[in-house]
Amino acid sequence: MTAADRVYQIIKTRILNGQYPAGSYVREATIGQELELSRTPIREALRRLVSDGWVEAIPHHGARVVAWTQRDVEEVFELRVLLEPQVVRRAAPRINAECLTALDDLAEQMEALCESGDDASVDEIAQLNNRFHAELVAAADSPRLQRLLETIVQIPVSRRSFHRYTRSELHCSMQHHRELIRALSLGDGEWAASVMRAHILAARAAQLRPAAGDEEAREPALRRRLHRA
Amino acid sequence: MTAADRVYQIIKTRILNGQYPAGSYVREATIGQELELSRTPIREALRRLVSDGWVEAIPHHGARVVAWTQRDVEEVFELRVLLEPQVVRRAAPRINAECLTALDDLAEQMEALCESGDDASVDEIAQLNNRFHAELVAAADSPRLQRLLETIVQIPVSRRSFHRYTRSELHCSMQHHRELIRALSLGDGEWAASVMRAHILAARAAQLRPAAGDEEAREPALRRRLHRA
DNA sequence: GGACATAAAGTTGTATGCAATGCTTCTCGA
DNA sequence: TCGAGAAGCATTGCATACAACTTTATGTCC
Repeated sequence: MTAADRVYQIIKTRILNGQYPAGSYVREATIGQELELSRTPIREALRRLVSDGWVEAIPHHGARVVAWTQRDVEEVFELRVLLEPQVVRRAAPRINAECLTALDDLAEQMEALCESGDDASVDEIAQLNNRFHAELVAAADSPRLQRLLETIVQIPVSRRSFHRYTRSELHCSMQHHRELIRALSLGDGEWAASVMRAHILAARAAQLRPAAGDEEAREPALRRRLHRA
Repeated sequence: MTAADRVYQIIKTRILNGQYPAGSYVREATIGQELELSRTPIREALRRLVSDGWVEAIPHHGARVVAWTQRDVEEVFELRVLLEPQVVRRAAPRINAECLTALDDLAEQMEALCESGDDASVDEIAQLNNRFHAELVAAADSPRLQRLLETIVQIPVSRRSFHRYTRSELHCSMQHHRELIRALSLGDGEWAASVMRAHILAARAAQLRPAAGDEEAREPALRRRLHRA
């Protein structure tokens, strides 16, 4: 792993943490001396982040962390509604027993955490959910589809999404997982695709709904970022 | 425009021309001394080409021009069948008269060239067709959708595709354009999306069809696979 | 007081040199 | 003759220095 790779990861993490807030500039020299590296690997990392859509390059002015608008979020969901069902449509005839078992395990763990319902569990559920989707993408066996999804499903959106679910919505989401597994185990791609479509549209509804008041207190910056239009 | 931008364009063009054949290595130093530039801007251009999927980076071995397999082509069409209809679905309620006029002009020019039917015309039709699709993408007004399509619809595939059309298929394609314009002018997104889906599937069929009969001798197994669907 | 011009500072863009890494080839030994 | 190891070579990875460009601030002139 090269230095540029590490820098790429570090900057990405910092953007997610809010350490580099949306709209702020990421200076090559600043990070360079902080990480004790020259500007060269930082430049390369920033270029990758630009092409991945995390920051935007302003000519002769630096790399600015992109600010997500409501419209951006809607755009992403519009594309996910198309692409994620395609993932399971492809996965259905290709998936093997081993993968199905893994999905089953993940679903079970998520359901268990869903019962407790505290805030730490929600974060853990989000992680497991990411692994669930990653398993599906792997089963779809389409490098381009995988790359497209990685490009658009940026974690700033999906990460906090579970916190916006009501209890019943969370339950519904768990049901989707189970139904997906059933459809996939029967090799029924269209069934699976329909469930996935509902799954994404449910996430979209929760995401686009105005947040509860506590969200504002807990993470005002993020909320503003998401709601700015 | 920076030197790196120019190098990016130059290399891309050369890949399209076949000047850099698939599987060959693009050396930083070689291009550098040829264009009388240092390796730095060439490096940057190559990185962008890697992230755009034109070349692949082999660690410590250089940048290799990607070789397209039949499977890659199928993957791309599978995604285009999803994304391109979405373009016109979005465009339908957003398109304005000016854009419709432009589309009409393009369609007319293509039809005129279609009549002559010689080989030079086919190239010209391909160019006009690209502009036609570009107009639609612009009307869709979705930067992410645009970027996704630019990423996957790489010219190596779409460029020669018209040469594979029979005369009647070419005529069919022109009909699609007209029908698209009608649907869009009425604001009927689903109609437009259906036409576009047929348009892409027709292109796919022509593309995946064995070229001139030599394909059969060369790779009979492949042909069977292609005709199964 | 305002506007324009000039200069200075800060940032990215490029060149060059050196270090590190992986592969190939040649040689030596069994 | 075959295999293993070491050396050399080619290439990328990184650091540093310099150039070009843009913005901003300040001073002067109207």
